[in-house]
Amino acid sequence: MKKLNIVFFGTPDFSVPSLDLLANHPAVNLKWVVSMPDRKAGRGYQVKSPEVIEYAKANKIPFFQTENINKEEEFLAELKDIDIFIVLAFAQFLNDKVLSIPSIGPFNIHTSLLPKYRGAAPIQYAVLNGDKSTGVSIQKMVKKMDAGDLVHNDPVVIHDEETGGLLYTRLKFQAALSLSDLLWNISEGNLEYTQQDESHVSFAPTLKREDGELKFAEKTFSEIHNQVRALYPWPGTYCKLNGKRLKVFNIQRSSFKLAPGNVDISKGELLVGCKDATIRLEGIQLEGKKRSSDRELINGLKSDISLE
RNA sequence: CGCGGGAUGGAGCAGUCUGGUAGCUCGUCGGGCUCAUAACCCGAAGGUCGUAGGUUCGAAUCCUGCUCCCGCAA
Repeated sequence: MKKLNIVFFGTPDFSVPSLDLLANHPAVNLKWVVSMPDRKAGRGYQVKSPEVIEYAKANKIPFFQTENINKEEEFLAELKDIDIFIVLAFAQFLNDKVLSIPSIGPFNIHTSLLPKYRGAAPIQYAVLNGDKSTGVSIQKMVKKMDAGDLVHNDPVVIHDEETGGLLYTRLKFQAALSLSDLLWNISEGNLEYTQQDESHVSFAPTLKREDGELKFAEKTFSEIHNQVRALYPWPGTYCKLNGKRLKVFNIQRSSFKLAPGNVDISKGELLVGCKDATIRLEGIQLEGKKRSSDRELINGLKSDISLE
């Protein structure tokens, strides 16, 4: 069997299982790993490599880091006899010239069932909208973002209390499994292309920090609940307590009755009224403090508080 | 040398600016009451105030070094 010459484009931990699969696949000749440059990150600004680069170093795979792959003419000129690009969470656009390099094609692994949720945050949007299922799609990349022909689909169920973080982890592994299936199909010559139905397109734009702001008085319990679990652990949801940021990790429906926007801590629980119910903010973290339960926080608080 | 918060009995905090017998809300233990949506009432135990040194008649509190924890931002 002729081995497929592959270049992998990715960046964070999400890309690693798929990279691991490629690195160990008998039908694959992994030529390069391409990723973003090292970044200063964390407390004290320690320099940190993308997880994918950590993996490449540990496994002695050739790697290349750049801010913009489209401008790296020297490097691109070296990519001869490449059959396939695999792009997963790379965080850069590839232009036509780059996309035309691989002989079989550039393939992108996307974590929703396209054409639904094109864009950067499909996982969070699926949970945010209360969807019962989502999936992994693999598309042959075209210049237009996430609009290429589909070559593979794997549906995945979303559980009722599932957080964005857990779904992220599950899809991280599903992506690798789907990639494995794709590789088999390619090596057996069973690749089928399906056009996306443009009438069913929806978008999942990059999340901003403000998307995590909780507006209790304006939202229903299930809207708040979906927001909290979808954006956990990133970018997180928050409100303001006594003027300080209060991160909210976990909420419950309370049997107490409060008017929308009203707050009460006299029961030892941090309660706030939303549009159609009363919410207990059970798992929280005040700015500069450790994560704790609402009881622990309230034990150290005076009775006069404000929450918005 | 990116910015910032913190280390006080088992937990979460106040007290530090303006040095002078260590306090609050819980939990725990003992007793009482009985249903009041963390149930309520009475009582008790439990702290060398992160660590090393300095200033002082006297330091949780002022000064200096060290260790550890956490948030933001990317």
